[in-house]
Amino acid sequence: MDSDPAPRRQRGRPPLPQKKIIDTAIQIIDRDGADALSFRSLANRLGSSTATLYRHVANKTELINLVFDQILGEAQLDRIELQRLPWDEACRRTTARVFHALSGHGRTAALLAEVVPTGPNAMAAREDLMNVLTAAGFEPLQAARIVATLGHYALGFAIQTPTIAGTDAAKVPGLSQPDPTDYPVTASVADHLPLPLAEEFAFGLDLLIDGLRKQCPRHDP
Amino acid sequence: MDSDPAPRRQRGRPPLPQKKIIDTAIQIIDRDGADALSFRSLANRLGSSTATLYRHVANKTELINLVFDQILGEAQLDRIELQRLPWDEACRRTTARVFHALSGHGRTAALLAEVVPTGPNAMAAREDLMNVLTAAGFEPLQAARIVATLGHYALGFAIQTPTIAGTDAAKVPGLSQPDPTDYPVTASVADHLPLPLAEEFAFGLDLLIDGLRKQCPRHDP
DNA sequence: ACCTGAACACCGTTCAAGT
DNA sequence: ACCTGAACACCGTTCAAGT
Repeated sequence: MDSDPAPRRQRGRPPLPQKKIIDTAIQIIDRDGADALSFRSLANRLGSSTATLYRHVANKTELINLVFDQILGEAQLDRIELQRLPWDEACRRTTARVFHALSGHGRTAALLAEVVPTGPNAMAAREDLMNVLTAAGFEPLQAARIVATLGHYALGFAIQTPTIAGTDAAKVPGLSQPDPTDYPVTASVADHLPLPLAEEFAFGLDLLIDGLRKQCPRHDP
Repeated sequence: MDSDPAPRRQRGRPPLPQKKIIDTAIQIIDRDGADALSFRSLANRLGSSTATLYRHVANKTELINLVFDQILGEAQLDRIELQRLPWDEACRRTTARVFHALSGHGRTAALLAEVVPTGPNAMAAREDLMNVLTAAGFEPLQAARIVATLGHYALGFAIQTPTIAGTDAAKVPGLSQPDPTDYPVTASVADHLPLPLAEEFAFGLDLLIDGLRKQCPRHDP
């Protein structure tokens, strides 16, 4: 009867699509941290081997770029919604979403210093924001500068996100208990140090956006 | 005659002071890049062994912290000169010096994401800047926030400094030759991309400082 | 044609064994 | 008491050998 119960061979693409590789990579990062992501751990979780992975991903740099662009995709604001916002709010929200998306996924950002994002989601995000800015009167080159600076700002802060957000204050004795003789001013606010990175990020971002408003050609002083 | 020409045994400290370890580490970084710094390469260049290094440095994190603080020391402005400057110039120059010192030493910054600087030079720099800010009328906690944000700003950008500064434009084809159909605005300025990171850094820093001026209690609108 | 165990040249870190 | 070769448990990456 059941002479051929075996599933028919999938003759299409190999059963290891890039999307699944990337999703699994992000799972590993979310569960065990960015440092736990290796070709071995990834192959293991996929039930494959490292050598096979190299048939689908050129090397670790490409893997990280793919992961990064996927996370950027999650962070994306809807394009139409974006264009409805005032340009300064569009910049502020986009930058904040990128930072929080990266911070949210363990220390993914730590993997991609030195990478210039060129994945489809990165390209789209840049183009969208530049559209908003040129529509607001900025020159294209100035718009590019603004977008690049905000991107480096978000990524730079995300890279510095500590692994375990809650327990860091206790782990930095030199900063939490500075010698009041040597460092009186620091000591006077030591109870509050280190300040939450997300708070510093927002503080600096508001300063940046505020400064940009004055540079807008249609700025009314 | 020369019955005892051998140099007298140095009975003092072992001939491997921490300063020499740090200096050699920085030499390796400057010559071969931050990725070339390992306990093996360091031991090799010192004519020692990895196990011996561990008797002088607890682990790689501590090594990086020591290297970082040394570089920070090179970047330090003279304290007296600092106090003579207007507070906004003091902030701007200090931040810029930290960024350029880190960028100048290969990709040292890449090694120290997630590190909260607590070395003596880091502590001194924080204290000095906070003094300048409180003297200018800022509340101590606000001063701490400003210093922390500027520190993360400098470090975040330094981390993203590309390895070989000059040759990167050619290496990012996705950005230098974006599809004009998909990304028309990006394409219109593609000749200028990617913008030099140092330029973006200065652009953003000016925005930050400018924004801070409005927050100064003694600000005249 | 596709897959993979095993290898290569590296890491950070530790420890038994040397002097 | 101080030093160190060798080891351990990892990396990214490649390749000969399997089916």
